[in-house]
Amino acid sequence: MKVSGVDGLSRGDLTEGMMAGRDPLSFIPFNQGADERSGGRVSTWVRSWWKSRKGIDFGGMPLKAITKDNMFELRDLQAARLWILPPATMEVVMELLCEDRLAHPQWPHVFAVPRLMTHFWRKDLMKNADLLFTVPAGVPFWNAGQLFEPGSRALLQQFLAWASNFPPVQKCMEASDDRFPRLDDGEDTTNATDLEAIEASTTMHRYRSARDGDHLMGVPFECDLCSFRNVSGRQPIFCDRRDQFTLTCIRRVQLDVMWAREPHTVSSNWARTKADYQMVMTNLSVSPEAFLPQLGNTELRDRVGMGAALATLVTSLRAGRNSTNIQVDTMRKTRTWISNAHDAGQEYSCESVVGLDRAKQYVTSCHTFGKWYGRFMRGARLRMGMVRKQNEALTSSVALAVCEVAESRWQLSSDEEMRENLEDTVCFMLAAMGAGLRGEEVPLLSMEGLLAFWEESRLAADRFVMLTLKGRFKGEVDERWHLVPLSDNSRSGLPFRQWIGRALNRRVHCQGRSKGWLFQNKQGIRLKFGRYDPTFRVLIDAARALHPSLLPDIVETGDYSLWRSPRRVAVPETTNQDVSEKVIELVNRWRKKEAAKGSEPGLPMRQIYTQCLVEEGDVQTVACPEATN
DNA sequence: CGTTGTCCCGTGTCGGGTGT
DNA sequence: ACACCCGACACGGGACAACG
Repeated sequence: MKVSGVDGLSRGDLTEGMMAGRDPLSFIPFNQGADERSGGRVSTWVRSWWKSRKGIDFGGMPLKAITKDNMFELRDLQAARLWILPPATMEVVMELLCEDRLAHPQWPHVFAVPRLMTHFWRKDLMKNADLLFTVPAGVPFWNAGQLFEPGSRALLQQFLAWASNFPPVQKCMEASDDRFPRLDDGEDTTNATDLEAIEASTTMHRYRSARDGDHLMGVPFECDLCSFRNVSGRQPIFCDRRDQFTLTCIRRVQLDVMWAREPHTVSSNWARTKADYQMVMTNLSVSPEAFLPQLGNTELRDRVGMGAALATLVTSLRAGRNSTNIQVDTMRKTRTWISNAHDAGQEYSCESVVGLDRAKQYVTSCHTFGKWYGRFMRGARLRMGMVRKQNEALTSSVALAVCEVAESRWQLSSDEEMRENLEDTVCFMLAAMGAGLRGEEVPLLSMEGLLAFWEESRLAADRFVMLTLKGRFKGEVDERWHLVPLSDNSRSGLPFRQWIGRALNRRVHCQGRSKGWLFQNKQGIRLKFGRYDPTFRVLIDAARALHPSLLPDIVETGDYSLWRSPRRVAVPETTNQDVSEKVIELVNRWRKKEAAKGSEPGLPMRQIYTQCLVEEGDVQTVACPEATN
């Protein structure tokens, strides 16, 4: 306004801009179409998505630009129309457009015009357009690969409809400011030469752009703009930071949804679609709408759960412990609370499906249970990958070395407190290892149970230690006894009886205690594995010092914990020793229906415990009470 | 002491991948 | 391109460490 001289004129300044004699059109170019103003880039861009990658025109119809030379000869034009004329001509152009649509309804129209002199065209065009994109100035207009470019243009007729061919998603790339975590972040594979690295480098391009046919993979696809309107209920403001970021997130979500399917799956589906369509059209008298589904969403509504997906996605920007961003496992908790909250709210549904021999199934309208959201989670998971830091497995050789170190320290020490600490720690480790227990399960060892079997098992022909756990285990609804016998002569030679015997001896004879938990403090509170972890790590360190070749250098002592280390070895070692799967499962969980189940703690243990079966490796199994009674 | 992040598990289902 | 098989993964909750 200032440069043009309009501002100055209002204050009597007659020497600026137009008043100084400069051409008014140099300030407001009514005489230039979108192409002239962009140096031809608008029509180049339109043509880029009008043709498929193989160079086939959308709907088989070539796109012809309408110019001042042919705009009055439309009856002879056998092509789709690209209206790309200056705003100053719009009054005439709109008349011609309406006339042409009446006369030749079969031709699609693409309309691009700078947003000037809008009174001539905007109202009519909005009425006629099937799709309308309006973007104010100041937006990064020419970013390569932006599917939904700015500019003011209307796409008339048949673009999304059944007309002749599905419109492929042409170029839909992740936003330039997409900073969402990717598994391959930080890996430079651009100069890779060996096969493996080249293979990995292809993943650099995964998740970054959509592929032909991605919009037909079984879940709804709507463009970023529609999605934005669906979740916010308004048009985006392109200069608004939050709106921009929301659009970035929407693009990320869309790509994640698409990349839940492998490229080959998408391309086969797409190829099949096209091939079948061609075959039907050549051989049958069937109209396309008879077998092609209508695409798009007629309502302004988030029908897929874009809102929930966005909420889930932004959490992934939070900082994680293992890597820069949080893990997928952490991210997906958003889903959990949303579905929980959903059922807590108005949309709760009482409907359920009850199978005769299976769990109930519930009907829900929650988006997070939908197919689309599932795809999003899958895509996001694939993109993010996961970084896991698990407890190191405690092999029996390491455990033996720990026992060796503990034994010598125990023998040398006269400090009863230290001795007790050693006993408890080693006892904890052996019980966890022998029975494949998790760190939180070992404290369920009960004094009453242990003592009840102690003498008898010592005198038996095949000597063993009976571990007796009392409590409610994962997945169970009531308290039960769980009995696991550990052989005195186990293959690995772990001294179960020696250490458990020491611990029991101290409790019974020194402390006068024969009831309660094996691991409890003076107040009778059950102790957790964390209580013994420091001592356990000290013993590991000492064992390492004693046998330097015991562990690889890369393993850190901190990787060991009584939480999972003893249990992690149960799988590899038992597998190596050909222990039957049933036995593993039995010992791991005691839950196989036809095998041993625990029993109510109220019953006398004599009934629960029937006999020890064949020894297999370090573990023996208990016959199931139901089976024997 | 509450919150956040991580690790882990058992189970059932279906669609992707593979072989021809 | 077709036929078929099997394995990967979602799901929710439990547990605990680190942190504020």
